[in-house]
Amino acid sequence: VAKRAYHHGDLKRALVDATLLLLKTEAAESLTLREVARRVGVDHTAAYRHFEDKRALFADVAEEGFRQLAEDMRKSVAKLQKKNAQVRLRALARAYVAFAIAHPEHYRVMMGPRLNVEGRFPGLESAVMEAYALLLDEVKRGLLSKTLRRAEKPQDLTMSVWTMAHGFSTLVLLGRLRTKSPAIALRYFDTVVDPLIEGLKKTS
Amino acid sequence: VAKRAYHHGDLKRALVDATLLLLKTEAAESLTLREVARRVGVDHTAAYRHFEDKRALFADVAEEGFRQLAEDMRKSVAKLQKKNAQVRLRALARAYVAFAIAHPEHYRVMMGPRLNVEGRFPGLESAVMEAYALLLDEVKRGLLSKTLRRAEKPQDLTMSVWTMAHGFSTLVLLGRLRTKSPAIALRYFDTVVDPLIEGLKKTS
DNA sequence: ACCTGAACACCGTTCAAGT
DNA sequence: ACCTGAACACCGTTCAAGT
Repeated sequence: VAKRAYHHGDLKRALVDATLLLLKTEAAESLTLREVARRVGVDHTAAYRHFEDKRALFADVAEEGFRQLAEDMRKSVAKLQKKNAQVRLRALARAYVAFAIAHPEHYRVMMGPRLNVEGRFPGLESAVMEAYALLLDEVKRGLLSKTLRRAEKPQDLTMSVWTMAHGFSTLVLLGRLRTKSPAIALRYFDTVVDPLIEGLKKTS
Repeated sequence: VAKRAYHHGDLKRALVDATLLLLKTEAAESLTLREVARRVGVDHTAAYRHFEDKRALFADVAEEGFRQLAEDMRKSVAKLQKKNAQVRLRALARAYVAFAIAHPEHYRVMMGPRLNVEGRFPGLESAVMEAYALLLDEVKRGLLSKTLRRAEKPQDLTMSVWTMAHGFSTLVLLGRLRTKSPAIALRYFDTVVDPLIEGLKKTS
């Protein structure tokens, strides 16, 4: 029943789903195209009917990750409408880190090297921008309401926050943190971003 | 002549050097043990006499990278003895980013996943700590001289700076920056760290 | 249109054998 | 002690062939 579906145009979807499932228990680096196909119950060469190569499959998986990430970030500030920009930016960054910690191998695929070259995967790029834009909009609002320090471009402050969230996430995934567990690391993130949040305030 | 040396105990060194050389032109992910051995002119299985596995070779390469990084960082503040902690921390962070941009594939190996598990490579750990300690010492000095804002632990502020430098480096390597070249990205780093440096200042 | 099978050119790792 | 050769169990990718 399910098998026949793959013959009706769902194989692409099935391959992406199988990859997402495998990433819950397997390291991104050791995940093979052949194993994904095996899991779906199809010859591994069938994947080439739907993806140009292994990287194209991973790009789709990464894109899905950024869409989920953006969704998580959106939810994190939904109840903070009345709060100021610093509070909201902190919440967005925390949601970012929380996603990376909750889905470490998926995050690794999202940050996989050379997924971004030559603008090969525009869908992925737009998904990245969707998440990035949430930070950017918040910065813009903060600049307009004069709660954030002046900046030449809103992108500058946005990059500071994004860099911090991304940097912290990867350090946790690399095990380069003396916390007892990734869950505890998330709480520690509040301490680590604190000086940045402070520095985003209007000075004068 | 050179070949005979490998039979006299230098093969380990030769394999590390060949890897470093290859990383100047080749992507870290596609670098194979067999290719390194080929370059040295030795059967690839000979490497197992000196390294438990491929990861152990990469760990040595990564260790060497962190030692170089620490050296670069040290040099960057050597002429800034009289400057305050913010200036010196900014210089250290900039040296960090400069290293990553100058040696992108080497940096990728240094940040390779699972090099750190179970404290398998203590030499690598100590090299990482050597670089980390440069930031930590600077923070400690800044706290003593009351030029930095109070913190529960000096490690907290250190992590903020390290996270920013590491995060920015990886974003550049991933191509997730709209700069025209990596070299330009280094200049942009000053803008991105700025709010953090500001937030490190003593508030009251 | 979509999938299979065989084949190609690779990998990392192991192990008996050579010097 | 140190290195080689053959072998094992895999990869990603291609292409002719099947339905």
